[in-house]
Amino acid sequence: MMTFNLHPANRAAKIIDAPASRHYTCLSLFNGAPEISYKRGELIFDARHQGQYIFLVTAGIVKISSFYQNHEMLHDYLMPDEIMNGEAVFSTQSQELMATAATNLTRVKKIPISSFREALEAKPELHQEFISHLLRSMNRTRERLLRLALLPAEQRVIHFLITHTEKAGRRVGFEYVIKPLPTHQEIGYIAGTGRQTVTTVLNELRRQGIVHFNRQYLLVRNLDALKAKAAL
DNA sequence: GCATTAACGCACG
DNA sequence: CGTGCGTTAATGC
Repeated sequence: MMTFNLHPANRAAKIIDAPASRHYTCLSLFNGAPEISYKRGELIFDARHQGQYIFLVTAGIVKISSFYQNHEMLHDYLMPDEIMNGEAVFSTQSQELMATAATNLTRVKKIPISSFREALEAKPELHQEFISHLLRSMNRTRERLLRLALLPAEQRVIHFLITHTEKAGRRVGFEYVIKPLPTHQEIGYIAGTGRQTVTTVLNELRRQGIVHFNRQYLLVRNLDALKAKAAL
């Protein structure tokens, strides 16, 4: 069943303001929406709360997970410029998925799914771009599962670092700043390992001069060296 | 070996 | 003073 009702509190989110140029993109649909900030661990949506929205991540990291026999299971994690809850455009069944902030200073924008659908119907050229967003999300999950099956824990941590640096690292000279930084606990959760392993791997990379970090941020000093250590 | 868990001390915010 | 980090020891595959 599809629901198109607009939430009264979010009538202001009747967004879809025409961009200056004639060129629409899926991301530009979020232009008029305010940013909402979350602290680590805070719930962004679940099946019964806020599920009627589609989100754009603008800062930090969001993890999509569900509970299976009281075990929290990671489905996907999202970084800036990625669309969240996109599947809900086609089905209202979000099958008990929930989204929580994995870092402090995580920020998202949201628009009602009904508005997003209307925009897709009004501008068919958006379809292709939207589908490519969904496919990228699928590929991320597929590759993460592949690494989980094939690579040792240290490699998975390194892969997380590379992916996150390229997606959300702020370039400073030849180095990259990652901020906000997930806790070792969260990195372990994403990479499928324990926090002690993450700590050990990061300290070893620091000893080699490839990264530098404290509790606020992480600096990738030598991305090429980091990539050279990655097996896949 | 490789990795996970428990446990404890420590240090930031 | 709680939460997260660094380390080590014990255990399993």
